[in-house]
Amino acid sequence: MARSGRGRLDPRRDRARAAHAGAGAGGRARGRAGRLIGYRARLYCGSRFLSLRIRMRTTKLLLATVKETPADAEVISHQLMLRAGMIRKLAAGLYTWLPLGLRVLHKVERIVREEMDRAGAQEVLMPAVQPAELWQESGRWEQYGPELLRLQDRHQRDFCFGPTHEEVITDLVRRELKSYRQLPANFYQIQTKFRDEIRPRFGVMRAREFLMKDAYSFHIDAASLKETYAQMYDTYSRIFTRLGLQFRPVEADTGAIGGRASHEFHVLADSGEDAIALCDRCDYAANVELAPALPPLGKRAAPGTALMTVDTPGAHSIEEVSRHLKVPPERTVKTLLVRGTGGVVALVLRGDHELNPLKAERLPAVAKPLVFVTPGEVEVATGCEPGSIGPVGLRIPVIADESAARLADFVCGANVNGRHLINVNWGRDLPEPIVADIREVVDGDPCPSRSGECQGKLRIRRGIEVGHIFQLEKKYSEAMQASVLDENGQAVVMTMGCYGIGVSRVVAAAIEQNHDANGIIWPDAIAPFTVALVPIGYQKSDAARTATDELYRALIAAGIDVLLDDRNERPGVMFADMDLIGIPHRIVIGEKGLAAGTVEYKARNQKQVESLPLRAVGEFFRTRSAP
RNA sequence: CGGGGUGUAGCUCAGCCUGGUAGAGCACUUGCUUCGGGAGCAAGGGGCCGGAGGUUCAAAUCCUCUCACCCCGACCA
Repeated sequence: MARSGRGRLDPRRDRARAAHAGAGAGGRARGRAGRLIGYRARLYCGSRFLSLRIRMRTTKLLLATVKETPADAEVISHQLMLRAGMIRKLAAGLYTWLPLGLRVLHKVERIVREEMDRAGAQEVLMPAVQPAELWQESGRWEQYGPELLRLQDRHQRDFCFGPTHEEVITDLVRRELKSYRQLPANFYQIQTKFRDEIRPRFGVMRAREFLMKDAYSFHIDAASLKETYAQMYDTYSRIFTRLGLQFRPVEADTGAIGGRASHEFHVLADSGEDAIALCDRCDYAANVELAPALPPLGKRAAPGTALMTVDTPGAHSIEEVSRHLKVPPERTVKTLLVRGTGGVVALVLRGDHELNPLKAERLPAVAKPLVFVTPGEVEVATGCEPGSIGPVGLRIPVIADESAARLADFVCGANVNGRHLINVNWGRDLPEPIVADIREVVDGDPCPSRSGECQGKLRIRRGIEVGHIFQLEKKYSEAMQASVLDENGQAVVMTMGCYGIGVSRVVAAAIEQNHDANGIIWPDAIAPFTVALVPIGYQKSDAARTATDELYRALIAAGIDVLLDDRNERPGVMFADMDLIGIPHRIVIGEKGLAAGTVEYKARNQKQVESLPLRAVGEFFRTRSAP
């Protein structure tokens, strides 16, 4: 659950309002259908189910389901999107959205639009192809690297296919906005982006072409930016709550986009590509890239036995050395050599810890970006090969992580091939190192919020990044000279924020979080259809067909997105398909039940089946609380 | 970019090692039976074996080149 107050996010408030506003919505559906489902059903305009007024018969729909799992799909969402007939691959990282998938995409878009509009943002649509000049102006033409798809037109002029739109919006705004009175302003678009990923994978989760909502806000000062940033934080929480996803906002690095404060919104899923650190007691949450590791408590133990050199033939990795010497990894130390601002630098970590490259890059002595030195350079700096390096006797700067600096009587490489040192002690056998936090936090580390006052422990979980908000400040507006006049008639460079949501990725993330052995289980809000009508013997039984058709019309009139399976298929086939494509509510109409005036209801996320009087179906959907 | 792998029917794959003119299951078409959880039987349609070149009497199969796709790799120290 998001940090924001639950009351304001409660979708039921909207529902009540919509019910009032929707009077007369189903006016045309009077008569038999109206009677069948009850007149009051017309008042229900489907806000809870977010109707796009979709109705469909399976015989008219490209229901491209397949039984076998495609060979090259690794993650479950990719497999199910292919099997359910939502997408098809055209080329690496490029996908066609089939009718069923597109409906889901549109429902996500609609929720995003509603919430962005509600927050006062204005929708625009910028070109996907952008001139190189703008990117040269911001300096990103050189910085961006091969992820930027560059093109030339017939006049050999340079363009790129936009991976993001800071330059274009900043250019627009500097031309159109003249006065502080026009600020703050927030513009967004929902548009196709292209990033030439090294390795596209996981279907639309990490595709090259993808659909993104991106928004850019402009301000007269930092205080105004903070206000809009906080508003976007709440808006994103509302959006992901309405989408029916389990998510967490986490503190994040700003990466290539630049700027200062930043939060990512992660959908929690084991298949997520990012590791996030969550406190088990307070609301602290951060990308592990960013989470600080607190220094260990207590003081370093006094040195024990004297330093000794031991043979460790063939033992290179921490695991091998630890097994060979029968010393736990947390009593060993690993030494990593990286490029520094003035020659090679040694980074020392406890054997059981991993380097956090972002933290290392932030040290003044370390070159940015972080680069590991070649084996040849290792030889020059230490006289040995990788696998036997240690901090003792090095004539280069030694930077130790807080935990490594706290060790006494530890094990490290001897800078001689096939040998390690035991009982090593800082200050006795080698100088005290420069100490810094350069490691990745691990499960069980103390929570760093308010310097550990909360006494909680960090848990490492996987997440799928579906949203990211940044306070860009003046990175682009300064480079591109986007300014307005303030109240004194002075030109002031605008302060900016930017806010992204991976719309197509949200679809995949929702499946990662909501599926079972039979297929997808859509949250109501983004299901391609809300209700599946499955008649038994639609082609043969007049009674079944008549009742089904009436119910179909009645549900449509009530504003519910309904899919009627009118295929001449065996029931098992229809059940399997409706389960696979994840329709959240299923009504089966059969002669047996009809004789008693009932139909059968099953929720996709429940096991049990219930019998409903045919006449009560409308009432049922109106009053049932969302699963 | 480096390493590995795979391209044969719409899909999943066998055949390739050991050359002799292409197969299975699913899907599709037709008929009969079946009909509440991916039916059975029967009869059919569909592939110039990713592309180009070579070896050979003969190439899906052997050789060379090429294209596409997939997996692993930028944290051994």
